Order: sequence, then structure tokens, then C-alpha cells
Amino acid sequence: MPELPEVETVRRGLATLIVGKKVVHESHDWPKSFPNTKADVEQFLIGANITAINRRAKVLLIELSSGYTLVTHLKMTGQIVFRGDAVFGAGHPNDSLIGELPDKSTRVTIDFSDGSHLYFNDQRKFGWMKLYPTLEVPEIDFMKRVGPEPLEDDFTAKDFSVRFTRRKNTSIKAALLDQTVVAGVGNIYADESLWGAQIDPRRKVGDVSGSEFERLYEELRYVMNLAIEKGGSTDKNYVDAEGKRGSYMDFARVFRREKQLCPRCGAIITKIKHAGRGTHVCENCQT
DNA sequence: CACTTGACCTGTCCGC
DNA sequence: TGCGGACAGGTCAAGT
Repeated sequence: MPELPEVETVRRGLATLIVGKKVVHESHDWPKSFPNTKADVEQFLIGANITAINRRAKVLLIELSSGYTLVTHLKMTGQIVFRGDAVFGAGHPNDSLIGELPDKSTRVTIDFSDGSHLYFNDQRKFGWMKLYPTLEVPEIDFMKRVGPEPLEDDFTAKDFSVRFTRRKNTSIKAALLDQTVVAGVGNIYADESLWGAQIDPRRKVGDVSGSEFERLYEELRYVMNLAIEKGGSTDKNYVDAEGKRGSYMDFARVFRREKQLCPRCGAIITKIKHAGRGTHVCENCQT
């Protein structure tokens, strides 16, 4: 599920909902979802206050007053949902995907001193939360290797195209999905931005021209900014920190629109398998 | 090193 | 209705 816009949406929600709260209890039923020892939890999580919520690529960083950070990756089906006294989203089926919590997919529960709760749900169990000393977070392998944030103001089209030179023999889609090239791009926004730039996802990086890279840069930033504005994309599982769906899928031009008409040229959109992923393309106007 | 494929999991959908 | 297989938004470890 979550790519950069979804994780950013969760981050913004959590920043208003849980910063300042004090953790009093944690429980989990699947060790891989929260691999720290009980002693670490006691020492660095219980009794700590939430001081800030940050994001790098698709990783959520929940900072604690203990000097530790709860590093969180939602992978494919992770959800982080806050519940206070009110049940957010209940009775609004178009707005919320989930009801009572904890539910069947709840892997981790964190309780706050004011009686509110944070739930980490993850149907497929690929995601995880893990405590790291805050100062060591930049030393985590993934953090050292991940590429630049594509939405930063000082990230230019030139910076973007230069990142791809190392991968000139692979396809443009495989390179876009490579987190060491650029941070935060996943299957939805790869397909959407390539459609916007009118580039066939199977093209070799080495055959993509400078002006095409400029278009792709603009389109990637456009779709990701739009997706953040729309609260992300809910295809199946994704919800924000209040349990609400995102609406970008209503604006998608190719993703999950196979057999429908291309909004640009009217040809039929096809779905193929490429780079090990379902890939949506208009074979008529993406060349 | 660059590149590709399989593994990690559960749930759903599709064809027989 | 049941059953097998393919597939799902991500990343790593292995393999070539």
C-alpha cells in the first residue's frame, strides 16, 4: 500500500493526534511486527512521550523523549490508526474502512496515559515497528542507501535525471521503483507518472532522453503532490491515522484502469507484467 | 557492481 | 460450494 504520499498523510495525522502523549503500555502478538526485547520496550518506550513524527521515504519515524525512535514501515498492508474516546469513522462507510479496534489484523497496540490508543494493523505481516536510538537512525542500512526526497524544494530535474545514470541498462519503471535512485516511489505513482510523461515503462533508462526525464520529474512531483492533497490512494487496505480512506484513486489515469479508455488519447489501457509488478500502460500514447 | 527472481504473509478473486 | 492458482500498494536475500 503505502508509498510516499500515503506515509506522509499518516505522518501529518499522527503529528496532530499523538504528539505529546505518554506511552503507558505496549503489546503485540507477532514478534516480527515488533522485534525489540521486552526489556527495551520497558526502558525506552514505556513512560516516554511522543515528541515528533517524521518521515523519510516510506518510513515513518515516531520520536520519543527517551532518545529512541519507533521506526515504522507499513510495507504492503500496514495501517497506523489512532483511537481516542470517539470512534473515528464509525458509521461513515465511504470514509472509513475499519470499525472496532483491535481487530483481526492488529499486530501492535500502544496505549497512552489519557486512555487513547495507537493500533498497528497489518494483514500480510510484512510491516514492522522497531525501536532504534534516534541518533542511530541515519546509520540504518536502508537510510544510508535511500535516494533523495523527490518533493523537496531544492530537488531539481537535473538532480533527478543524474540519479538514474547508474541504472541505464534496466527499465525506467524498475529504476523508478528502486528506492536507492529516488525515495518513496511505488507501483501506483510509477505508473501514473510514466503515463503523465508519455513514457513506456519498459523503455531502457539509457534510451530515455533529457527532455523525457524532465517531463517525468514534473509528472512525478505533480502526482505525488496531488495524492498528498487527496489523502493518498486507497486501493484495498490503506487508511490514514483516523482510519479514513484516501481519494487519489478517483483521479488516477491508468492505475487499476485496465480495459478503460485512456483519458488522453481514448485508446484502451492495458495491464501487463513488468519488473515483477502489475503495470498499467496506454500502449498508444506512451512511447 | 548491475540486474532478476523468489521469499516473506494473508486474503480475495477467478476459472474449473 | 469447493479448490487451486494468481495476484495484491514493498523490500531483502540470493542467484546469475
